[in-house]
Amino acid sequence: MPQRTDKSLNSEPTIKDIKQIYDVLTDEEKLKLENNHKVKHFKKNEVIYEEGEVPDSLLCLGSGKVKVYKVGFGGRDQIVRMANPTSFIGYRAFFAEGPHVASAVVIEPCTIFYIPKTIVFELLECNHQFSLNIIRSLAQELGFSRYRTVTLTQKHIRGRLAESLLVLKEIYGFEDDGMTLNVYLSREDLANFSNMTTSNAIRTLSTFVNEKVITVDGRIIKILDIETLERISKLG
Amino acid sequence: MPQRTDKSLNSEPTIKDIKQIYDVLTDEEKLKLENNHKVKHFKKNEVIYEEGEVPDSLLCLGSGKVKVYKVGFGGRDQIVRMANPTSFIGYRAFFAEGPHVASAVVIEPCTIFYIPKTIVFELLECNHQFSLNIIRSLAQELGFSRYRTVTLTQKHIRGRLAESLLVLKEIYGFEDDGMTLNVYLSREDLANFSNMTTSNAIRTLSTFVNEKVITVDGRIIKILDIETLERISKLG
DNA sequence: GGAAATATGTGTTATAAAACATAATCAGCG
DNA sequence: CGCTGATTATGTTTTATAACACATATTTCC
Repeated sequence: MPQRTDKSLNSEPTIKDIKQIYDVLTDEEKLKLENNHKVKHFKKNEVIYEEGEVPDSLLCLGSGKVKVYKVGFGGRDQIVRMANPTSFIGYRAFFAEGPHVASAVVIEPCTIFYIPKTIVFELLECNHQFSLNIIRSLAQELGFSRYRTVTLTQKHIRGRLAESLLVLKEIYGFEDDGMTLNVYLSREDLANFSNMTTSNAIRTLSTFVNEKVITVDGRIIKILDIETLERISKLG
Repeated sequence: MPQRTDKSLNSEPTIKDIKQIYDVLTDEEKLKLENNHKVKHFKKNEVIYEEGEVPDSLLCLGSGKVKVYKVGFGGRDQIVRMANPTSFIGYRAFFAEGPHVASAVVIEPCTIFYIPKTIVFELLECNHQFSLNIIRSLAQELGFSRYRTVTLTQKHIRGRLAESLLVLKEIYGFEDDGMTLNVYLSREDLANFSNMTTSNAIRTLSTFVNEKVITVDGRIIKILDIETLERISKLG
């Protein structure tokens, strides 16, 4: 496997890198935040939180990659979100003030900032811009979730997998070569993200390779022909 | 068809009935809201907004029933939300500050309050509790949306339809008899809410009738055996 | 370094649900 | 009032995809 170049890993992130919160704070609020948060590191496959747990902190992903999934009925999991730095993690449950309804597991080593509930609500109370950022975040994610509900229920396997690859490209982007997806998922994760069995993810990936739309080398996926991939995604 | 008793229709609602906003305002803010909103009435099947439109007001459903749906790929629509009084309508796009990604159509005659964007943002800025209500609303709806993504993709037809009936019961409740669903949908809407073809909605509804779980008289659905319905919903 | 576990790959079969076809019933309306 | 279009209903065929089975890599870790 080649070197996984990820700028966010080159230097250790700090709470100041969480722009959507740090940048809107006053100097006084910044100080409060800096003095009142914890930093935790997670290794690959570690569990960040599990379905049912009640969050008492707001989590921000400083670096690394995280999958958020719900355990399904037929044993198959559904990945409902792939998180990238710098974004909030598990914040839906935090702000709904209820338990997590999904679990979060590390895909690539993570640095996560924990901001205690009391601090978050103090900041929300005095900083109106922070509230607006949270509102916008949730509204956008709800839009995405509804979009996915429709595509995952209505598109055919090829369309679903093509769309997932494009979504991953949107979230994590390409390597420096401009074609290698900057995320390395197992076939099973890819299947769970696309609402299909692992077998069908493998099979469909192979047909995409035969059609010269992508290349696959282990978990390294290169998108050769993004227009065709978009067409496959659109047509179903 | 029997009388559709709906308390919210008995007396004309006012902006004061939108508790999640009115009740958290100061007297001064209340006055501002009362002087700066419009009231519109919609008849059955009227379009409230369509996919692509950019909202310039926050809409609150004072009375009536609304379906929110996305146009799918194979021509089939997916109903992503059934709205009841008193809740916000189309507020996801409003707060994401982008276009609507779904359309809203009247199921039962509606009274809708329009609060202009400037007023909403003025209230958000000075009233922290209002922000929190919006945040909580969006967070809860995102939770529901993700839950539905999993159930609509993984449950079998029977499970999906059973769940939809239970969800409708949660949203609109029963008539006074404690068993008649207080919402009257076409088989097509029921199908579009449950991610299945109209034929299959009709067929499955019939099997539920045969199994004495429900009765059906036109669009009037009575739930006879809610425990069995819940079991069907859970098992797939 | 080798055994065990895990992940990937491929062919075959079974099946849930869509697609199609065709009535029957109901609602609106000139 | 009877025509027209929408809605509801039901049987048959087709198909996409899950389920199963099994082979082969690849990683893990003792």
